[in-house]
Amino acid sequence: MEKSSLMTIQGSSIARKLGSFVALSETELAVLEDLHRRRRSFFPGRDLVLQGQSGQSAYILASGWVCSYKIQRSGSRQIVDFQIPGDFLGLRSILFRTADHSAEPITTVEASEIHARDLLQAFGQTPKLATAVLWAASRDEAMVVEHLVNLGRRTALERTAHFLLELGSRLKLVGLGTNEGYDCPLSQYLLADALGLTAVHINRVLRELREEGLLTFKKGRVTFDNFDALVTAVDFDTTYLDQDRPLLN
Amino acid sequence: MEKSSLMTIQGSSIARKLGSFVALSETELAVLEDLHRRRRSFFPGRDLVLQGQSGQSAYILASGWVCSYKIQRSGSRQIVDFQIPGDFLGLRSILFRTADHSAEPITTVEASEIHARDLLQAFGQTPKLATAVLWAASRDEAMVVEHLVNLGRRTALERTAHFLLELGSRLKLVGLGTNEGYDCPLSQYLLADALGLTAVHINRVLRELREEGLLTFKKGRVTFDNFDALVTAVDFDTTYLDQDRPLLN
DNA sequence: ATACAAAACTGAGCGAGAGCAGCCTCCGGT
DNA sequence: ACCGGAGGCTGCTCTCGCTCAGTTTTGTAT
Repeated sequence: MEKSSLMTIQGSSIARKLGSFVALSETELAVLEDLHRRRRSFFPGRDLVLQGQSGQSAYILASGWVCSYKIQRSGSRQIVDFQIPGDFLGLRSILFRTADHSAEPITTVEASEIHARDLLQAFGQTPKLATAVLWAASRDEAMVVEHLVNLGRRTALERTAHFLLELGSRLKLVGLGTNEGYDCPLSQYLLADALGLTAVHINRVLRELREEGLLTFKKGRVTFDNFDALVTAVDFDTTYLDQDRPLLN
Repeated sequence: MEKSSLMTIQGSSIARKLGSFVALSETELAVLEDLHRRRRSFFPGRDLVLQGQSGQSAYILASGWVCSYKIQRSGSRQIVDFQIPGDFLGLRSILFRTADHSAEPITTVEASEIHARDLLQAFGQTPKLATAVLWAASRDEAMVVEHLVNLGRRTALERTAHFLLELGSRLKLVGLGTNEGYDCPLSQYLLADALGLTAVHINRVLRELREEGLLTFKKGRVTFDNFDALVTAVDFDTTYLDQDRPLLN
């Protein structure tokens, strides 16, 4: 029963997310709800989406964490983003013939599987939904862009702090975090692959952040020791996340 | 007359681009054509889109080059992408309340201005167009993702070569380049801001690429001296660009 | 021809982060 | 109670790319 209530909360979470941009009618909500038909569970080690494969599905995450990454022939890996409950995942892999990235569960994951056919048909029925999904995709792109700035123009310390702040903001939106901190199942290896650093160096950076009294990452929990100082220290600007006022009715 | 024929070519270039994913009917093409009403010229130094401003327009580029960038409070700048003829530009700035990035012309630019209202209305008329634009946005995101991998997991040399190869592929698609090379109006400073390096270091990297007999970038022209060696040297994979087979009719 | 600015290029020194090698700690399985 | 493995942590060395401080070249206006 705890699980089913969670599922309801998350089911509405995606609707709330999309609805915050485009006011959705009952018909559209029903279409959206219908997409949630195929609920599935996934476990760490078995990828949800596989780079280079075709005929992949997309998912809407109900619970758990997923990471999307690209792997190179050399073996090195770049994590593009982590998906948290309420997030879309693998949208590009159904629009494109071949998936250009992989996605793997970090924790146990509950997600609704979405087939390309269903989604594209839904767009035909309610164009507003298409606009809403376009908006959601743009928001994702905005996050990738910020991640890009992170890698291109910030030091390891700023980069790490900025990233953990962003995760905090996103988790707050779905009720999984506060300005105090949040539960975070990421290992230092995962963090390293996301931030373009080595795990060894992430470790030192985390130590420094702790010693500076800015934030503590220990035992699966991120604690903001001085939120305001952190925000100014790394020039954190949430504009790209706060795009939540309906534009269109 | 040379100019008007160019405009026709480019006007159809966006239609071809979108049509390659979703087969567009005459009605849809007409709606798309109608978006091209407001043709405008822009010149270097005056931004097309300004970070932090609201009520911005989007554009479809007919000729010239534009760069999209984010600037930080510290003054350092990260170029997210260059737009070339046929590209969309500033889509996020009309979907979001506030533009999260800036865009400035690198050369003289011809572009069609697109208002949020018109685009969203067009979606209502022809949902297929919405799907096509979603696809185009996803392709853009795929490029940003590849750029992210570039910054996170490649050396300065690989990064530079990969980036110039990607530009080449994109220009080839709109008939502005071949596997021999292409005209490229970018300064070493712009390249540096795109690749998260300093102009000084870009200079050394270009010299090395030249000395290795891989590529030459001189006087506004990129020449691939050994295309195949280059492609294998930097593990260049065009999957994320070659998504051009219609999925939906 | 001359003047000037922007872009291209070079050299010397330095530092952030990588690479390597190894130890510690926690936790689940038998 | 013991074992094994994954994740966390540390020290040392080295290198890639930055910084600073120039000079040279190219293009444009006079």
